[in-house]
Amino acid sequence: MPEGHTIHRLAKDYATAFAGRPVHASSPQGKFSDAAALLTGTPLTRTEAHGKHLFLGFRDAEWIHIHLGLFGKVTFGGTPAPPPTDTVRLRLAGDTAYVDLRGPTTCALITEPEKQAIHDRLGPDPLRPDADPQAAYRRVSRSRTTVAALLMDQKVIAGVGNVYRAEVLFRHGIDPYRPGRDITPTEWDAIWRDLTELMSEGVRNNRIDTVRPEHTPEAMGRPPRVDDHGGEVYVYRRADQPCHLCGETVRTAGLAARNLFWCPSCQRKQD
DNA sequence: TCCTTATGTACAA
DNA sequence: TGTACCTAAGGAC
Repeated sequence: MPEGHTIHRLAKDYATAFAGRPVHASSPQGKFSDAAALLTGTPLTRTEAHGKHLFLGFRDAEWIHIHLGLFGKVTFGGTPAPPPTDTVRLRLAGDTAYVDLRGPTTCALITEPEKQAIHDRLGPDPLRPDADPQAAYRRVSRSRTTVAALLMDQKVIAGVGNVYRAEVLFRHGIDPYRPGRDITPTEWDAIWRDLTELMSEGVRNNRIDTVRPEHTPEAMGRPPRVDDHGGEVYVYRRADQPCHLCGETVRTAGLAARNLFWCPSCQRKQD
């Protein structure tokens, strides 16, 4: 399940499994059959991620554009590949590996200009070396919108999802309802650097861990614990449970159709 | 077996 | 703001 770290990891994994070698492409589910037929037998030449968008490059200027949405899943396996289930939107198969894509919001063949248009409407991605954090701050610092909503706005910053949003605000003690224009340059620098580090670790481990070493259950003398989404976190999906640091009850509320989580004691109005 | 939920986004009203 | 879309897992019956 996908925030930006998942997509960057997938870009690497697709490249490792297939890059430079011809692939067999198919769409058992049917919606990508025409494009799959067009690509079969051509090599995957490169892969790229920007925020939650994945691009698989074929030939000179053709790309498969994938967006997993909320439900999309990718599974890799070795050969021989088992028969695909009928929900597989796209299977790529090579000499040594196959990969199945299910449930994406987007899986489409696009041109280089179409790909560029997607980059153009996305904000900077903390996982991309070309990212400019100040471009994001210019939008944040001019906005009356809450910082929690801004962090989820892909035009402002690309790749942050509901988990990193909740966790990075907790780690910096920032009230999620503070308006963007109240976030100081210093705070934004710290948030950006932290996201870069957390998400890079997310790419390496293929999961989201945000708890600092000194706050792990082991360090705090508590029983070991992994949250049910697969990583260790402070507040995400911990509504009505005690804050790991102060014991206050973690709160939840709807914000822009998503669930927000925060500790009202650790995350105060200012600073 | 049904219902809810989920790390997302786009579009209509 | 609400709704539609894509899938699968877990819990309530």
